[in-house]
Amino acid sequence: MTDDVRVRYAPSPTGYLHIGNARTALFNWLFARHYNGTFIIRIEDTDANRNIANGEQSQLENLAWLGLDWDESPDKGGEFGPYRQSERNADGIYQAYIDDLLKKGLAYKSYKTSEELAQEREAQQAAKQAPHYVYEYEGLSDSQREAKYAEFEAQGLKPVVRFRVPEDKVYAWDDIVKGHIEIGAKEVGGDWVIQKADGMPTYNFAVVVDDHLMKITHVLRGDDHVSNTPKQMMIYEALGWSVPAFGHMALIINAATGKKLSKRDNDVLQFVEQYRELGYQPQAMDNFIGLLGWSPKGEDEIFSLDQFIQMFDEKRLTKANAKFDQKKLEWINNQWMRRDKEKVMPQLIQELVNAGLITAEQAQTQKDWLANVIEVAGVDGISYTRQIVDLVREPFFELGEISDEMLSYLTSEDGRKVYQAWYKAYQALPVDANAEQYMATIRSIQNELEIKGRNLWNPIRIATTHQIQGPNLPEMLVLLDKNKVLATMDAVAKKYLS
RNA sequence: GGCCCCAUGGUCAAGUGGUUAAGACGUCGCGUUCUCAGCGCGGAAUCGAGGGUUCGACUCCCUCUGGGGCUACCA
Repeated sequence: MTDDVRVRYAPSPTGYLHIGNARTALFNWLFARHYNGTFIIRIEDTDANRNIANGEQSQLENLAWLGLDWDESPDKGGEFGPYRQSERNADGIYQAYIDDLLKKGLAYKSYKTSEELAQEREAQQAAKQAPHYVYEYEGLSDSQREAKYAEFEAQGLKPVVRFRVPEDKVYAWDDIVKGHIEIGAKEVGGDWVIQKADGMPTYNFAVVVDDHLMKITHVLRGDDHVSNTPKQMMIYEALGWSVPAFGHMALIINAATGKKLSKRDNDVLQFVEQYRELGYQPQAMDNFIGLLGWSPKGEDEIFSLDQFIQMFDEKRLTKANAKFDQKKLEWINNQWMRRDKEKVMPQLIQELVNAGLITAEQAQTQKDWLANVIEVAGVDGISYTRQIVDLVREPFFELGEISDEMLSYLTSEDGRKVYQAWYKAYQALPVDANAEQYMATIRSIQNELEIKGRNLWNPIRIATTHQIQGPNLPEMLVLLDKNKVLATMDAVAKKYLS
């Protein structure tokens, strides 16, 4: 496995980068990088109806965001291009092989309409048979079949090309993750379409032609492709090509439904882009995804891409499906944000701009103060950057309402005494007092009035911040503007204590 | 229905015949503390079930059960 490893990630641009696809991409990339191989991106856009406008660009962009790079692709080119199947089709690449199969009698043109096919299928189901394509030229000679073609063409029918499945064969391979698998040819459901009526090759055909032409050595893909493998092996065989190694990775499961994570599941955020917008770090996404269906040797959980490359071992891929655990992702992201705090701080500040708490200019001029606010507000407890907004909003940018519960602390006998003492002491403190000084002041009030605990702290906390709970009060006081705090306290007194 | 795959705590999982069955997330409890966050400590699984094989099975075999995938002129 040391020389000339060539693997590919082959998305179809029918949507944005999905977690499941990202994982396929990541593992292929790790495989390539670990073995000093080549990582190729090929766009499988043979279904014109399903392609979306900037699907391809978005996929590549998000892949790059995740820190993956590639050696051959539509945008970078390469020795085996083009790397878009639509272009390869336009170049006649698939047609040549289809003609070859047609000529050898290994494939044939079929003119059945979708109505006929549906009827066929229904009848089989009614008879409790497995849906199975019925070959329509049974017993006919080549020339008789050609005559039929002409007849259908005259009716204006468009053919598809079907591969003549050798039903007596059994296809077997040693799967990189699952071990030995064999599937009988008769299980694929009969002769299947390799070229659609619009002239495009189907996935199972194009993939073989491209993987062969691009000299792909290892195909790592989702479990959902297991049943495609015999179809593809038939094509390799018919064309006289050798088969690459296959590895079918377990699927990522939606924890709520228990089913394969699908683009249509709206209860889970599952596009890389969505996490990116919330402020998840790419390293965290890689870290989390890299641990879904794969495990390292030791006990650590936090890894960089470089470490993953180093440790990668395809033998440690899990066979069982894995549920998508959002909580763990959040924890991993928290770990990465704390680890890369310097790098994340600008993103955190930007969140405040986006939320309208500060202007872009303030983000620059008050950078240091903002960093302190973010730190004191408890950035170490958040899961993604967007969450910082609600943490800092009060009391640093807005003041909340004073609830009845708060009021009871404030207006109690002790509360009033504490307020008086605190107000006086606070006023006397220097503008640039530090946290220790605030702490010492509060302690001395405690000694003086013999009031402690919540009855001591809550009146002060509430009068200065309108909050009953929050970060360490002395540290907050350091960051709050003294005049504003005095004004806040005055207003509180006027409204509730007079 | 058919074919294929899978099965260790709520979740991710280590473990490849003899282990006190790792670790992490989450959760619960305790501590630190005015509170929140953080941090520290601690609790909770006998390995889906039943049969074998073996001196001995979570580890091997069989059956069952459960879960998943596929079954398109989608990829």
